[in-house]
Formats: sequence, C-alpha cells, structure tokens
Amino acid sequence: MEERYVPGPVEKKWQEIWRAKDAFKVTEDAARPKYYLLEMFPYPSGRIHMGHVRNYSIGDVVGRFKRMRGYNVLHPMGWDAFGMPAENAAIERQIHPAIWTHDNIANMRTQLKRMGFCYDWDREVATCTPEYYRWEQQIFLKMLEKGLAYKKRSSVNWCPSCETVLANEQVEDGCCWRCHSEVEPKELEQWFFRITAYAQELLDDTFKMGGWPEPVLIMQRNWIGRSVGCEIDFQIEGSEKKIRVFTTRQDTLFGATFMSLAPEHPLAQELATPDRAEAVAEFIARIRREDKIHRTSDSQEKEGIFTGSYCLNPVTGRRMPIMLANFVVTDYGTGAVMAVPTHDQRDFDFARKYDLPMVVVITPPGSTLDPATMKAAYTEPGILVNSGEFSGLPNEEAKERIADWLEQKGLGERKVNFRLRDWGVSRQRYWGTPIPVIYCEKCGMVPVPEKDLPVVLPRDVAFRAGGDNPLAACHSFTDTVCPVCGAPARRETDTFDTFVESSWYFLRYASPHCDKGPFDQDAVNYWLPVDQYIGGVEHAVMHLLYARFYTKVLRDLGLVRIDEPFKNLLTQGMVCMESYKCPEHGWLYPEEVMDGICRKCGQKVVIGRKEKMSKSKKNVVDPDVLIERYGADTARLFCLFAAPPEKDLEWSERGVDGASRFLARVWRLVFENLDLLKKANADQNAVAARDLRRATHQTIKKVTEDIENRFQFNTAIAAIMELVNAISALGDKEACALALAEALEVVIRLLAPFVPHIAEELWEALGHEDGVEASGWPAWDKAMLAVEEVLLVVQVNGKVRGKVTVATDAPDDAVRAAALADPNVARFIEGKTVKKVVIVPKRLVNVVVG
RNA sequence: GCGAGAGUGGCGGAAUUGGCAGACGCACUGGACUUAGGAUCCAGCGGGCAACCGUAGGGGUUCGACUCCCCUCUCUCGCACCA
Repeated sequence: MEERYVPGPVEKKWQEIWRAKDAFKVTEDAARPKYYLLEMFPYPSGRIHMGHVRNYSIGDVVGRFKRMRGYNVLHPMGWDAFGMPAENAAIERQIHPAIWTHDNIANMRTQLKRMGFCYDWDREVATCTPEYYRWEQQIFLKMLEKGLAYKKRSSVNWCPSCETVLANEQVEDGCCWRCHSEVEPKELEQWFFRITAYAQELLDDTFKMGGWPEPVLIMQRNWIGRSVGCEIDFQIEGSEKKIRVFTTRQDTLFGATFMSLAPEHPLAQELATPDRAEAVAEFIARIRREDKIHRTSDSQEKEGIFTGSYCLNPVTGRRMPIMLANFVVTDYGTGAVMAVPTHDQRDFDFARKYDLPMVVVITPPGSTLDPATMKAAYTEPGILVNSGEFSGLPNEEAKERIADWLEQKGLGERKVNFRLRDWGVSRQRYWGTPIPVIYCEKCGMVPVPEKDLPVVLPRDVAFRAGGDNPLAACHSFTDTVCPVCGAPARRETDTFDTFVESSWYFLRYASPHCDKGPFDQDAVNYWLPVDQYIGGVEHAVMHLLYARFYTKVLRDLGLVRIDEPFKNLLTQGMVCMESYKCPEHGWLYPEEVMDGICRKCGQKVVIGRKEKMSKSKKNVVDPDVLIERYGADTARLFCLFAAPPEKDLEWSERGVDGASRFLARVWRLVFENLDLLKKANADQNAVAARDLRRATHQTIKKVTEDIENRFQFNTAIAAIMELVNAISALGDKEACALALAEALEVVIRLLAPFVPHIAEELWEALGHEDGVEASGWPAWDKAMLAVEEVLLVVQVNGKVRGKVTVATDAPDDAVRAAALADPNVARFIEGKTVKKVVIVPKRLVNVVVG
C-alpha cells in the first residue's frame, strides 16, 4: 500500500472503521458547545450529481473542522421524498412511487457513504414515511385551529402538464418551474397557509439576520414587498357605490384624472353603460383568458376600455372616466387604481393611448411641466402645484399631510400592503402528505381528530397518464365516516405542496424517532437553531421563506423557542461545465467532440457558455465515475479548491488531476520520510528548522482563520499546498527532522476535514493509534510566528525601487536610513529633494521626492 | 424598467484594514530521469528589447488604489405592470 497512493482501499477501510465505531453518532451533551450543521436535503431523484457532491463536501469540511475543535456536532442527512418525479415514474414505468423513491434513497445513500461524509445516519429522515408526515398533519391541525390554514376558492396557477396547482413562487416566466409548461389560471377550492399574517415579522427579522448573505435577504424583502400608502374612496357618479383604491402616491391625488380597474374587479361589468356593455363583457372575457402568462410579460401592450361610467375625485370634484385596464391586477391592493398620468409611467402610456386628460401636480424644484409636451411621467421628488391648500409643499411632506387630511375627512385611511400572498399548499397529486380533513354533508369540513393520525397515503391506487389525482379515485381512501356525526363522509384528496415537508425537517432531526410529537422539546431546545445552513441559492425565496414562516408558527404554537431557524446561511454556487452542440447531431458529450469538431460528422460544434450541468445538454459528470477513477478525497478536494464556495464551480478534468496529484505527493512525502520521522530527536540545522516551524505555525493560523471566519476553503487548501511545497524544498531533511515531523503532522491534521480518508491513513502510518480527528485541531504557537527581521519594500513616488531587510523592532529613523541607503533607491532620488518619507511598519517605505 | 452582484494572465482563482498585483492550482515551454510517459524531479511562465505599461473603460481622492468616490460599458442573478 505504501508505494503508491491508491485511494479505493484506503477509503473503503476508513469508511468501514467509521461505521463500526458509530463515529458520527451524537447525543445532547450539555457539557460541550453544540453545533448544528445542516445541508439542504436532496430530492431522491436516483443518483447524486456534482451539485450534491459540492454542497455536501463544503458541509463536511465544516462538520469535521468543528468536531476537531471540540464541538458536539449534529450533522444529519435525509430525503425530501415526496414529489412529482416519483409519480411520473409510476406512470411511465409502472413502478409504484414508494418503491421508486425507496430504491433511489438506497442508491443515493450508498453514493453519499462512498463520499465519506460525517453524517449521523441514525437520524436519517424520509419525508414520505407516515412516521414523518403524521406530525406534519398534526401541525396542520393546529394551524387550522388557529386560523393559519384555511380554504378558499381562488384563481390558481394551474400547470396543465403536471395537473396541479403551483404556488406563486413556483411560477417562472409564466411557466411551471419543474416542467416549463405554460401555466394557466384556474378556479379551484384550495388550501392556504396564512403566511401574510407574518409578513411584517418576516420582513423585520431580515434586518437582524447578520449571518445570512445580504443578496438573499434583499430577495426576501423584495418578495415580501411592503409598501406604505393610503386607501381612498371614490364616489361613483349617479350611484351610492364607491370604488376604493390603494395608492402609495396620495400626494398626487389632485392629479388623478381617471380610474383604472382590473377586469376581474367585482364592479367591472356593472359599471358598463348599456351602450358599452357588450364591448366591456368581451374585453373582460378576453383578458381573463390571457391572464397571468401574457398579462405579466414585459412586451404586453397596455390595453383598456372605457366603461362609460364616471367617478368623482374626492378633492377636486373632477369627473374621472372609469376604465378597465389589463395591467391592473386583481389580487393586490383593491384591484382599482387611481390614475395620475403625469406622475406614473403606466398611467402616462395609457392616457396617451386613449387620449385621457392630464394634470400636473408635482413639478421639479425650480421648474415647470406641461402635460402637452411631456415625454414621460415625472416620478422624481418635487413640489406640489394645483393641489389646493397643499400646493407648495415638497411631495414627501405632502404624503403625510394628505394622509392626515383624508383620515380626518373620512375619505380614506393609511394602509400598508404586502406583495407577499398567502401560500397555496394544495396539490392535486398522489405522492404527497394527505391533508387531514374530512367533508361531511351535515357537518361540513371536519378536521381529522389527532388520535386518528396519521392519515396514511394508500398504497393501491391507479396511475395513468393525463389522469386526475389518483387519490380521488381510490374509494378505500376517500370513503370514510364523519368523526363528528358518524355519517358517511369523504376525505380530502389534495396533498401538501412538498415545500411543507422541507419547512420543518430541520426540527425533526433533533429527535428523529420521537413518537410523542413532531419533536422532543428538550432536544429541539438543545440543538436549534441551525448554526450553519448550506445549500443552493435557488432556494433564496421559496424554501427559506417558508421555513422561516413555519418556525414562527411553531413558536406561536408554543412548540419551539426560537424566532428564526437558521443562524448562518451559506449559499453555494452551481457546478457548471461547457456544453457542445453540433449543428447536425445536437448536444454532444465531451468525448464526442475533438478539437471543436463533432466526431460523428466532422462539423464544427458550437461551444456553449459555462452553465449548470444538465442531462439535456449532456454536460454532466457522474460522481460515481469520478470516485471510481480518482477517489472520494480527490473529488472533495477538487470541489473545495477550484472556487470559493459561493461562486460557481467550473468543472475541469485537469483540475481533478491536479487535486489527485497533490494527494499523491503528500502520500509520498510521508512514506519517503517515514524512517526519518520515527527516529527524529534533534534538529542540527537550527535556522532551517526555525524557518520550517514558522511556516508550519503560520499555516495553522491561516487555515484556521480561512475555515472559521471566511469559509474560504480554496485559500486554506492553497496555504497547505504552500507548506507542502516548503517541506519538499527542504535541502537536508535529516538536519531538521523534528521540525519536519511537526510540519508533516500538521499538514495531515489540517487536511483531515477536507480529505479525511487519506488523512487518517497517513496519520496511522506515522504511528498514531487514536485517529487524526481525535488528535484535535492543531493550535498555532504565537511565539513561533515571531520574526526578527522583515523585508520592507521601498518605493520612490509609489513605485517599487528596492527592498531592504531591517530588524522587526527597528525605529523609524533606522528604517528610513536603511531605505535611503539602498543603492537602487539612491539612484532614483539622486538630485531630487526628499519631501516626505511614509513608513508603514513591517510593510513598506515610500519616499516622496519632488 | 427596478434591485443585487461581478468584470484581475492562456484558464480557475489569490491579494483579510488603502501598502510588493498575479499566492495556490491548471495549461504551456525547456531540461533531467527513463525501454516508455498522460509518472516523477528541476527551471521558466502578464505584456514589452528597454524605459516602462498592466486589475473592463474614463475621471477623481491619496505619499500610495484591484481595493474608496463619480461617470460609462459588459456580463450574471432576482423581481417584473404591485399602483
């Protein structure tokens, strides 16, 4: 084994030892500081991909590092096991989703174990098991009781291909986030979670979450979208009815010259005068049909129709034509907008198109505006004009004054609106958590009593392509009795959005086998919050917002004591790779391309930009192949070294070779010097030994700080490589064998979190019995860092002209004299006056001459 | 359109507080060893003969700028008629 580094047997050996020792099993221990480390759990698609390898390698460094530093580290793994692909597999391949899922889990578990990650596998959780989802059902019942879960009929995002509802967060460019079919509107009775009740707190807390990346917090804030303004009533002419609008620009009220309603507004049809009724009905029908897909695309032309009716501006008395407009959305604010074309670009475009009146009510300071010549709405701050008693006020001040005035007169009131909508959680799918309610003809909707949980997903259902939810056709499931009156009743057949499972799994890991509730209080109180969460930035809004919401709900239910689930968040970048496309053969695997030419037809291939690995573009690397060829340690090292964690990682076969070569080099370095190391007892060459020891301790410091403070694994590894280079470069190794032994042991210990298998093997080869992890994290000796002399850069007018070595504690005068005495420096200052000499201690001297 | 981030050798990336730009690795070049090399070792490696010039481009602050400020360009991501 010694001659050559062969990773396979080494890795197998240590994985077996870890398994036999239960090396990563943890329990609560009040005596030690706890550290809860979590990586986002995978969907069991069948095979792990490079994104997983990267995500979990990053996590594993942190986990092993913290363990070596003495923390009690909870590092669990599990499966986000409900979801569509399982059901599709059932339809396409006649495999039951449960079997498909469990097979995939078994396969992926083996793959993860082959990577040597330090998980406590005893805590493994799969969300598709009744042991897991029964508690999800229980939490739901509590939410229902509190009014945090409710049912309402609403227009939902319907994916015709997946035949299910999508949350707003799951619609991308008007298309399904999974299958990319165009999403359609559909009216359905749906379950919702009242996340809006927590909008303010979810927003406020983003300002306290210092351990999260700012871009993620900003995305969440934008998604929550708080805006402050007023609701104002507009009297409809010739009617008792009023139209209520929401505006953030009440300062422009005097400039409101028409009204825009969403086509779905309840009064839309009613307001149409008889002569226009038909045209209005047609317009409403047409816009409704288009709905979200087209209406929200940026190219969409503003379009509207006059209803024939008018309302009155409450402050000016002006008759305002009431229009229906395609750009007004129904589910934000009141679905009605007061239009101020001079100070809102949408209203401006609309008014120009339909020749509607414009009045300027805000002017730029020291200037005027003319509606006839304006090219665009003026939306900057300015001074109010044509605004009665408010004319002359700066508009920000006018916002407050007009709001006060409206409230006094009873014409309107201040109002805060959020862009965030309630979370639609109903899915018309089989492979998900059944929603535990029952419908009775007499009693209506009845929650399943807690004692009857779990509502188990039935096994025997029929899957067919294009069919409805198979659950709905499964009578053994749907047919039940009412828990209240005992009459025949029907079960809810909707299941939960899979994001519900991932909204609380991090709590379940604290006590994964707890059968008294979703989790054991003491365990949760000990482990939570998660100290470090690691995952892809694609979850910046959906999962991370839902999990925050759930935590707050559970807190208010008295089940947890924390306000926020994840103290620190690291969002790692994608793994990407070039893609190749042949004009004739489409996407090609890299091996099908030679020198930019398609091997099949000899045509030139188009080399795609580096993008996320995907099967469809054939730019994928199978982790199994990587492990087989190079070993898990090399795979880990490559992922950690090639880029900092939050950046995209570009796949490079050469880079993997480099990582592999480095490990082989360390291996050789240890075995070549084994005899020397074992008998080392004194250093003859004090200077060389001292230099090596300094480098060793500097490296410990650098690597520790890079991991602990910055998560900069790439530079930490680079520092270890430098130390290895320094060791290799040693002339007479025998003359400083003690220092060499120290340096090599440090290299191995510093490498342990990154490449644990080879580190253990080398540590053992050096004669240690307890394992490298048990040796703890090395500490650096401050005294070893001290230097007697420093090399100073000497600049003349900011340009490097020389270098001088001075004593570390040399006074400024001596430094200055030494700098000026340098022959090359002297040449550049000859014949000039030295105006100033800037001395930066231990770094440089800058001589300013004129 | 709005919001955020980024732009450094042939490539991935360093430069932590404004202080030697290019650490570390890859690729490449030359050499050694060798039956052989996709192994290993040694040397070189931003541009330029040089003075010098170089961190997307232009200005500024400073003794000194990849780093701070202003403008412009390009790219990536998020939101996208939210009134």
